Amino acid sequence: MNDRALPTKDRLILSAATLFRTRGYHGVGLADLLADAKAPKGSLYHHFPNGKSDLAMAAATSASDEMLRLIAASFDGADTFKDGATTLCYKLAKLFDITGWDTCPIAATLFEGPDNEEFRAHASHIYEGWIAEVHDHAARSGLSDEDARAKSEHLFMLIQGGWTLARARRNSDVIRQMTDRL
Amino acid sequence: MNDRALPTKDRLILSAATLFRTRGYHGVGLADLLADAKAPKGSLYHHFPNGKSDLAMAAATSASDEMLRLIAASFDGADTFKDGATTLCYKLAKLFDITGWDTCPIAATLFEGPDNEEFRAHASHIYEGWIAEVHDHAARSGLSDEDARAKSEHLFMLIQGGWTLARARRNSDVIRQMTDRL
Amino acid sequence: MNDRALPTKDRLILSAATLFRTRGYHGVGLADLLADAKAPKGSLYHHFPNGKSDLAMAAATSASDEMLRLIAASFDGADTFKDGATTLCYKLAKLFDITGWDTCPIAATLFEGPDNEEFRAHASHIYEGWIAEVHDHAARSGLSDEDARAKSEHLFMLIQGGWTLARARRNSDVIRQMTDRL
Amino acid sequence: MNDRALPTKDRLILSAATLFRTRGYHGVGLADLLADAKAPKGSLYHHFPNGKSDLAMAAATSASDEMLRLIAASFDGADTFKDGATTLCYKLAKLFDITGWDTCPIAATLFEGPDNEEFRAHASHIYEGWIAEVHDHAARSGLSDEDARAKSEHLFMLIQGGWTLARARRNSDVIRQMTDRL
DNA sequence: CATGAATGAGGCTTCATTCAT
DNA sequence: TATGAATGAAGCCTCATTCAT
Repeated sequence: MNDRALPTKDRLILSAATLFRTRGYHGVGLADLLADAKAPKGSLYHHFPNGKSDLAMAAATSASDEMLRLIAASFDGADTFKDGATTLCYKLAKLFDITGWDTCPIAATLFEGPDNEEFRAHASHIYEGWIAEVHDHAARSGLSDEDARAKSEHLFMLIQGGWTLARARRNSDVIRQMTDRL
Repeated sequence: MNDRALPTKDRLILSAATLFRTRGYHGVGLADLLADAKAPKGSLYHHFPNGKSDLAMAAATSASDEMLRLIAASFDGADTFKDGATTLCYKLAKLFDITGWDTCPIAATLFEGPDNEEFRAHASHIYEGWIAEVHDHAARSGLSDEDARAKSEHLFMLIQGGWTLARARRNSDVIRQMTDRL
Repeated sequence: MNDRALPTKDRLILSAATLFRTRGYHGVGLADLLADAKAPKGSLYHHFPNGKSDLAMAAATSASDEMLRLIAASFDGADTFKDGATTLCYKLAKLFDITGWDTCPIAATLFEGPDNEEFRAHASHIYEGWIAEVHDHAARSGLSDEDARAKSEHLFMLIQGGWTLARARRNSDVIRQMTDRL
Repeated sequence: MNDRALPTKDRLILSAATLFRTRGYHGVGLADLLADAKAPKGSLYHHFPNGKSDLAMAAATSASDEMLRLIAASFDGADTFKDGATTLCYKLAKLFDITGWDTCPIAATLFEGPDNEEFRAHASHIYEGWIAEVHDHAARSGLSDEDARAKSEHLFMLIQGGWTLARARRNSDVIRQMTDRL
């Protein structure tokens, strides 16, 4: 599934990001992971001493980076906050349709598994990073700090809810339409 | 954990609803479940022939019923849609604080496990039921059908996103504040 | 699968004879048995107080009766021992082809399961019954007692071996040809 | 039961060959198997990825090898086919008496369990191997190819039937006497 | 730096049986 | 006489991890 040209460690992270997003932390076994990454059996603990949980942390970071790039790409050329938000939602809907990115990859990866404070803190850090990124774009487009904060949180919640509803419906329309309500 | 006076089947459903919500479908083993429900080992497959998945379906229905009661109780005495929505969010936030109801119980129960079409369809049915219930209250309070539909979906998504963000933050404030943005 | 007109007890025996022959004593669960016999769940222990093993004994007896009828029908109109034996083998081969009667029903039913002396004794009793039946026909056709005894045992062993080889080959020819070697 | 000096994998195969022969595929649980082989719980699936069925295949092969050695040893020093066959039967009868080798190990191991085409094919391959081995010895002793084929199949069937009858009777005499009838 | 053999705890499910009615 | 709810032992298998190399 993964490009064999990438180093083993990167292949593992990529496979983990994909599989955890799709089936959840507990739904993915190390055997699946190693097979998908075409990684030798023993190499996981070489690159990730704490095993599955280390890999999940790295996969979440990787997925978050992709989301941050998506946010930046959406807002960079936008005139207004709403335009940027709309572009972002369209991009997310497209991902939903094409790759079956049908849940928040962070929630699927970190909000399962052992009731881990480390996981929760990492998820929190990532989510605040998304909100902050949107907030910055909102502020740059002229919104007051308070308004920017409210709007960025609002967008975050809509996206999370949109993912859930689109998944249940097997239909991404709700993601495209949701900025009407901003 | 459960009242031993209830019949075994109900104890199983109650325990399942609680545990699945907290740790996710795959995060809960049958041993945990049976111990929590104080149910004998062999009784699970007597009451739920298809085992864990049958129980998950029943637990999701049970959790949904509680949510529907919560919605009804919130909107019944409310003058406006916004009042009802605000009351609902306060009740949810309280649940979050008290019982650690830290995710959507439906998502935690049904959006894991084998990529089960039966699960997805049940989740969809339940979610549309919530939205329909809110929609009816909105319509009754005077909103146009179109407006009622938009607002009920909007509220649904905010609640889903609010649960996620509150969980990450270990703080339910965002749930209480989110009707400011309706 | 079974005629619902028969009494429950007979339906159970018939289903057991069929299923045990096909899949072996341990390969058949009581659930399969009750489903195939369309018998109510609790009725097995009513008719067979010792449960599965009682049923297996009855099923073996039933299968043996059918075999005895087959032997009688084959030898009754035969002029010589060899003619009778040949007819019997052709009948058995036909059963093999049609019903998939691919093993000795007695061995499949009684030579599995708990290392039960009662089972072994019943199997022995049944096998000696088959041999005695053939022996009587052989004696009636003029063979000396000693010769009749040798030939009937010989035929018994060939049939057992023929069943096994035919099953492995998925081909009943070896059963039809084996009286050439008597 | 097994020599602890052997590697784990070999101990598993040896235990499996013994237990399956005695109690049949379904009659042996993995717990029995692991205890008898003094093997750690997790090691079975390391050596036999498909679990019990892989182990059964290996055990059948191992049992077959022993049978082939027995055939070779019996016919190698024999002057005539009948002498070789008689020696083989005496050896088998002795095994029956000493080790309780009371059934065809191949049938007990492979003709149970899920109606597995892979099992049936392996059993067929093994049986044809036995017949071919006897056939070669028969041909070498001067028999025509056709006669050698008939006699080797005949011996195979007698042995199968002899095992069954000796088991029912708890007496191996019939195995010793059966070459009188070749 | 990298590997894959080895491990034992725990996974879900099916089993034959008992019991109250 | 006849039923089906209830049970706990045992079934096979997958798990994440450790270890020797």
